[in-house]
Amino acid sequence: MRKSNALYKNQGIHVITAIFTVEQGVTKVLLVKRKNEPYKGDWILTGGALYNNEDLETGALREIEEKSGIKNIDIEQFKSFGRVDRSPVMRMVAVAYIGIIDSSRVKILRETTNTTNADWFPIDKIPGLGFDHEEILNEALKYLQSKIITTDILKSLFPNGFTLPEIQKTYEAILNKKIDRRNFRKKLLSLDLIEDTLETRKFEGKKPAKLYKFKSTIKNKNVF
Amino acid sequence: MRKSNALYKNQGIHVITAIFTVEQGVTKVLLVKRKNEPYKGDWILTGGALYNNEDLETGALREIEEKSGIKNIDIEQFKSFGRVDRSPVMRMVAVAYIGIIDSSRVKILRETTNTTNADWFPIDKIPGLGFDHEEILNEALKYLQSKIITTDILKSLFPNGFTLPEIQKTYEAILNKKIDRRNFRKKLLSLDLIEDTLETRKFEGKKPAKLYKFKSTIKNKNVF
DNA sequence: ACAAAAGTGTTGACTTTACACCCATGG
DNA sequence: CCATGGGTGTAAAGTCAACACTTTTGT
Repeated sequence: MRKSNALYKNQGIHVITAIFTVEQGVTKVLLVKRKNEPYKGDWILTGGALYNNEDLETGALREIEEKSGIKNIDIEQFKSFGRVDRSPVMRMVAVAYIGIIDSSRVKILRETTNTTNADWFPIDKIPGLGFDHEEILNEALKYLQSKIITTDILKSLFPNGFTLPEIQKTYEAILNKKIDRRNFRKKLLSLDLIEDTLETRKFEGKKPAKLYKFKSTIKNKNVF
Repeated sequence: MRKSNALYKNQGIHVITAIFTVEQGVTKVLLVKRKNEPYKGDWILTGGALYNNEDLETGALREIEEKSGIKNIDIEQFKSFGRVDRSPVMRMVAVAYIGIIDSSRVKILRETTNTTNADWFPIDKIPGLGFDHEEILNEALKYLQSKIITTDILKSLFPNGFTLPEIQKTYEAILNKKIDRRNFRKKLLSLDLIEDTLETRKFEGKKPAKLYKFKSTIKNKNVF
């Protein structure tokens, strides 16, 4: 039977999530510091080994909570990673997810059973990461950038709505480029993703800005 | 250690590929018939268990060759599947790929060590599939449709070039819709993906059509 | 009253869509 | 000579990119 075959023995699955946030126009990702070998003392993305009794997404969410205390976030699978030597301990394939949350609304656990620290790192100031997590993080960012234009993936960054200047700054942070204000507004409003609340909120100006929120329904597009 | 923990024991990785072709305007996928339990006698996509000494893509290619005889094709990872009960034998997570080839240029093995048959099935006439392969196939088709417009993913369908009427029929088969001939040509030519050879070839008409081929370089696009 | 950000419209360039006629070849 | 699919152009609508001035508020 299979278990006796060395070709298949001792395989496992990692579920890894790159959790992003944007603070004052700076895109950051949550990293945790490993307490144990391998890669003891290195920073890595939240994640760990999948249990037999849980689906992939369930496992990813459990790992996020175990390593950071963050519960119940929306995550989206984007790619799997399986280089033979990506883990030095045994053969592990990683199924990777991204999540995006408002960091000011969660309290992260600094220390847990398997980690000695946790923090938000600006994406242009990432330390060397354990395992293949630098590669995973790079792909995660690319995926995030490709999705923010036409989806409501930023929804959970703004649980209490957002003003247009505010969300534009977020777009600019994630895409790492400036966008014309008038064109940005026209585009975002035309996508049918967001709607006006009747409230206003102050952001950077003295004049209060209109408050918007993402609609509950999603819409996709085709080319032909 | 890990191996003694029932939460992690006996996990494995499937590498599964949905191989598509288009024959006379009909999109088809390669299925193989299982020789053994579980799902003995059921049709499934090509694939199987990943070895410890191979990367994901290598394993997917080996499985394709073992189950169909097809060698060295281009494949692209699109999603992973990990429902707890997706395999009745042990906990398996599937990393899924798509491939697309010209079926007339390969000879598929009907019977192998683990399969009793292999054949191309039109995508609207798929029998019930073993494991979660119906779900994987559905996602594979969606992925393929999302990619053909702006990439050269069809390249390997036309190793000897193609005429515009010919490739348009392929687009229509995969997207399952009619496209205006003049607009299709303008768009495809404008994408800078294909180039004129100086030859012609007959397709459906009596008048020979110009022969094109995909360029070797790829180009992608952004929104903002 | 002024500083600072919020809010708004128009024009030209480009892209997309819809649509009809001539061309080359085989029979 | 005619039937069949191959090949082409144009106009109208829509989208995208560039650009400057007015409004609201706090101080």
